[in-house]
Amino acid sequence: MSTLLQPVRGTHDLLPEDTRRHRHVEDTAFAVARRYGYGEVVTPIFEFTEVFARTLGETSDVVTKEMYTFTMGEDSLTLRPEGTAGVARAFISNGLSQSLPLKLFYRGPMFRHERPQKGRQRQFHQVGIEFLGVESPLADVEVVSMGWRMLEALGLKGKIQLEINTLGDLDSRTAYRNALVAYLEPMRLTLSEESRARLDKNPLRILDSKDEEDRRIVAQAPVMTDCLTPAAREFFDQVTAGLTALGIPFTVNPKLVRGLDYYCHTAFEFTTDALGAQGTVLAGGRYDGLIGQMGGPATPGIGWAAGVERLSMLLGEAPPPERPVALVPMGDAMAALALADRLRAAGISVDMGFSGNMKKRMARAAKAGARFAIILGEDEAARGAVTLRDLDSGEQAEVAEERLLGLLTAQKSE
RNA sequence: GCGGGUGUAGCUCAGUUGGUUAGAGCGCCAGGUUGUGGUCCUGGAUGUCGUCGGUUCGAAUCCGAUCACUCGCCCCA
Repeated sequence: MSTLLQPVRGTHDLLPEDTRRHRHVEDTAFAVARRYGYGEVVTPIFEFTEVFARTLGETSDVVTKEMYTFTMGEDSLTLRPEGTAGVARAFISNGLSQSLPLKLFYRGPMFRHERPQKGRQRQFHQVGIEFLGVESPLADVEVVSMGWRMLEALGLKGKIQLEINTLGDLDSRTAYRNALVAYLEPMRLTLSEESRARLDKNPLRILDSKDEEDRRIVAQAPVMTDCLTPAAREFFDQVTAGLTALGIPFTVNPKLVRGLDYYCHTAFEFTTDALGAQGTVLAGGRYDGLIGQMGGPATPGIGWAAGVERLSMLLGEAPPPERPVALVPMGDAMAALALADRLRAAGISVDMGFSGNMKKRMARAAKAGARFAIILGEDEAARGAVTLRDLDSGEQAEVAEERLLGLLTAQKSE
């Protein structure tokens, strides 16, 4: 196939069969979010590069090698690699600190220049939420439990585990970072190459290294929970107690860290083992420092994002679309189109072919999944009637045209 | 960015030690039935064998490059 006719690497077309699952995931997520009082926000899919570079962390992988950045005139712009930075920017731009607390839901495409794999694309879609302005750990409980309820609503409860950890407050993090470096430094040469680099730049990330030797070393390392300030410990205890009170199963994973710099306190991940190397399906955490750091009023926040493609892959089948009624005109096709027009105006989904003999049209009706076929023949037309055929049972009967709409409407509401 | 695997019809795949017009199933189209679908029967169409180059009398088959997909690493949704 010519290069021109191929989609760009890591991008995919979503055909109707795909969008059915895709929309089901998005719509379910939003329906659940609405029950928690969220409104939808739509921010641009590109921002000034600074918006991402400053907030995600200059050393994060996303910023250093995964951004789609381009220049227009003087401006450096970047296709959004994730949603939180843009929402935070919109919060500041629109002066929304007047409306706190604020609950925002978003959905849409994200872009990361990574090597594609199963469950990883260069353009992918996320649904996500941000809850701004509440410092209480109860906000964390609500946000995490909402993620769980959403996965439950998608029927994925049995395929997913929740892991949770705390990154503590600033003091806890500094203390822990020092303790960790002090422990690892003497073993620097036994660490993997990547981890040696991380030791200087972002030692916390060594914790979730997949290198076997690293894992052995890390197994004995000090854990975050040892270094928590009393306040940070109390915060985390309330979060876990809250989840327990709501009956949400989770495991505390002290090795869980997040790749982006803006997280503090609660970090969590919903994972599955059904997607190969890409186990994370929904993840997030608290980011109290983010908005202040971007130049806005100091505002606490917590949120999560979920990968729509990954969730779609876990989904068995999306709910089937509404079954249409098929119109099969034998003679006057325009009269049939007019009838279709009246039925559609009444809210009935009508499929009508424009060519072919009766056999072809009936086959088309069956393929469209139609429940009924309305056959418009000359004989019936003369009597002001149509033939209504039940395509499931094969039974058919002549029906006066004025009774048709009533019958179909009654059927539909069954 | 690094390493492994794979590219043949719309889809899933066969194709022998290199040998004429490259196959199957499903799907699609047509007919059996010009007013009756889902079953059945009959017939039909469809390929730059991913692309470019090389070896050879001859390449889907061997070699090289390239592109894409895929699995893993890194990292993440």
